Amino acid sequence: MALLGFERHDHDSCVSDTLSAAEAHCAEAGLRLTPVRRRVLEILLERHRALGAYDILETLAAEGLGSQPPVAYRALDFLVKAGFVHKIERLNAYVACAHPGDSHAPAFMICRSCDSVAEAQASLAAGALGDAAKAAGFRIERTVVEAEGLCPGCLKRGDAT
Amino acid sequence: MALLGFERHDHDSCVSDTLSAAEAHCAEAGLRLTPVRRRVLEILLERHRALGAYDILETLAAEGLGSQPPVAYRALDFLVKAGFVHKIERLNAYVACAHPGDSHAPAFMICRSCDSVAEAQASLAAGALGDAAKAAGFRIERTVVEAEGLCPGCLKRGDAT
DNA sequence: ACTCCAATGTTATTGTGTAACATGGCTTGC
DNA sequence: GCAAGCCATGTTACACAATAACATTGGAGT
Repeated sequence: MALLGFERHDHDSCVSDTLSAAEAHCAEAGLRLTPVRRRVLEILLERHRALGAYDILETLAAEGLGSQPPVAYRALDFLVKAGFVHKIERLNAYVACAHPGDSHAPAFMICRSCDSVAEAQASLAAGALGDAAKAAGFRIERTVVEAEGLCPGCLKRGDAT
Repeated sequence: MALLGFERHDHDSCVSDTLSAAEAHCAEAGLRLTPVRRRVLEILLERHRALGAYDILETLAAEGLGSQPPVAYRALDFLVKAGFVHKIERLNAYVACAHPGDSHAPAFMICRSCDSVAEAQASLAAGALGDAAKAAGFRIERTVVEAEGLCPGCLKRGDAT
């Protein structure tokens, strides 16, 4: 039983549901969810946390699905472009999208103590930064919003207060 | 919402003023703005753009101020902690703070065509993400807010539209 | 059967960042 | 003065992150 956001949930079904949804979406959009790509997404869903490309590669290698960095990076590129996975810039790590299908301006809360990551929606461009961009004549195409701090669990335990 | 990044300004005085202010602040706070640290800040101010640690190191090395990565990284760590420099996570690069002294929740606009970076203020924690964090019981300590897109100059020239 | 193209396999390299330990120099208390 | 301790720096070596470039495979369409 792992954490979504910072709460418990039915993890088995969350994994299989998301995989099914991804398959359906790919079929519809003419994208190819190949074995490696599918397995990378599954790994991220199973572990349910931000993983480095080399962590993922380790698992792939153990399963005979590829042992060199480009294998992992190419699968991740595909999944990120398709919107199934997000990159956490602050951690140089990747995490399965928690709101697949939703329109996307993801924001993340990253616990500096246990490294758990929760995804929220933040339509940044609509707020103060959007105004600043408009004033400056800057055209926003993508946003990175990541908050670092302490998750409820670590706060409660008094970790790294 | 002051912007430095995409507009002309008196660069010489911006460099020397900021350096003086940094010196004053360090003296007051009991921090040591050593030659390497001071020079790194000066390099960032002079070039007035986001620089990788190894770019900075190259300049330092040419001046006999240190040739190994830890020299640059330690100086950058100091400057970031002191608030004189920000790291742009999306670029793995560092940029001198454009609003030294102000209370700090910096936000950045990054041009994907010319790599220029403008700094704005965005009190993120006060907005939608702050609400989400409060609801989740997450304590925000630091925020990374970076918008990627096209700056006015590149838009006007039609670069990479 | 052939061609094309997308995906994968593989080698090698570049870029980013840190661990760990040695040295030097200042300051603070004695 | 001088010893102790601390902070900054010097240096080696390495770990982690990402990509370039090229070879190979395998299916889709003709």
